[in-house]
Amino acid sequence: MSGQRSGVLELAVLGLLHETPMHGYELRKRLNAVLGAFRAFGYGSLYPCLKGLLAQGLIAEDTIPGAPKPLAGRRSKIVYRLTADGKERLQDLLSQAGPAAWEDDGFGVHFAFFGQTRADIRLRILEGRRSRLEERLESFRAGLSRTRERVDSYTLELQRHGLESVEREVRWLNELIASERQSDDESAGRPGGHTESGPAGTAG
Amino acid sequence: MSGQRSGVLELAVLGLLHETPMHGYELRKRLNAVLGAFRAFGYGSLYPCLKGLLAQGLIAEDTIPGAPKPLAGRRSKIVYRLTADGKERLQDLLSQAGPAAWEDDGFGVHFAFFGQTRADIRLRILEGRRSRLEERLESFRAGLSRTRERVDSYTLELQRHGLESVEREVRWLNELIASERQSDDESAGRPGGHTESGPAGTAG
DNA sequence: GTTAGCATGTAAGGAGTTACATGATTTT
DNA sequence: AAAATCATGTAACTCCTTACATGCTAAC
Repeated sequence: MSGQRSGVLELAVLGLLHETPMHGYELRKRLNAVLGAFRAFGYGSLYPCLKGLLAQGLIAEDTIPGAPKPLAGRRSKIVYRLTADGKERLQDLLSQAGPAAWEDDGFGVHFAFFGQTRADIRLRILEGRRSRLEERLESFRAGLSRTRERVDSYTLELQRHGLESVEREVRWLNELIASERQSDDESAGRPGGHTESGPAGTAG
Repeated sequence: MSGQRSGVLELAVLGLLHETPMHGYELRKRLNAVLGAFRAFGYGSLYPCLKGLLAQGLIAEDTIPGAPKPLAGRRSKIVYRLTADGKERLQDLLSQAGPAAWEDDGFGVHFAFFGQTRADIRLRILEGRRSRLEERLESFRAGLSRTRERVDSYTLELQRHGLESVEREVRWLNELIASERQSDDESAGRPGGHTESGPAGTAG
């Protein structure tokens, strides 16, 4: 009824507010800077979402009453920050290594906040996504093999390009997975197991 | 209220049924074969859509009453086909060279049915999409230039990969546009101007 | 002094999704 | 005779979109 708006937006907002408090307008820009390549959100999506998060007590607002001072940058009105419950919820969302984390919707956001995610979860998400894409490749090639069906050349070209895109993402994931495994090995046996290394090779 | 369900699905269904009549199950498979790289649809989306198209008179159903014969392939029950109104609507949708045709949602489907689309519309859609992507690249790079904001390495890696994906699609579009222009030149002055050449270079 | 960007919202609704329900037919 | 695949649907719901409404502040 009321809560559990577990969409991409909620996670993205919680994740960004965990880095630093912000007001709506700023948030939206950061949002579209981070996820810009995949999806864009308007105010009509953001503000209702903030409202919902407030109602759930996951974020709180600090209204700046006067503050007509153009200090560093320039900010005004309502600054949102994560509450303790919000932090808990964020960690909860980032610990889920399920379909929500590796389907087309969701993978981007989850990946963006891998810095906040446990190393084993990161690996499972990357592998989950790779499996998902490989399934897609298989049913794709299966479809191409029964090409008795006369396909027009544009449809074919679209499929070819789509196929290449997916293959490319698989290669990318392979590199990331290898890099994650290496980090795991290097830090094997150390306390916590909470490796904070980040992706190694930008060797594309 | 009733009509104008102008989503991706409607166009895809009309486009596929224009090629040949089919029943729902078959339609769904073709749908996910053609658009599989971008989006997948379930029966819960397809059947309501078919219902809506029926109500609008854009498609009609031919029920196969008995037909317990396992003829070539194997088919049964309700076969949908395009009506005259449906063909008109399809042509209408395919003639729109607006945002709906080049935004992330929509471009794939429109491209898939370029075979049914006028050459000038094709070009305008390809160029529209390219502009859209180039805008995205610009605001992207603008975002990267103010990288005083400490970004964690995963966010950065995501952006890098996203950027490369977009750049890759732009190069693809460039090739397609060049190829379209060449076809236009070759067929200049001929009647109709309804070039049916398809994309030339698979030189990737 | 007017455009452009900052800043916050709401109301209505669209486009599909999820989960469920059912049964026939083919393969193993 | 069990499992897989073919085949058709519905009810409830969700997440987000579109269009609108408002006012303040900085830059030109």
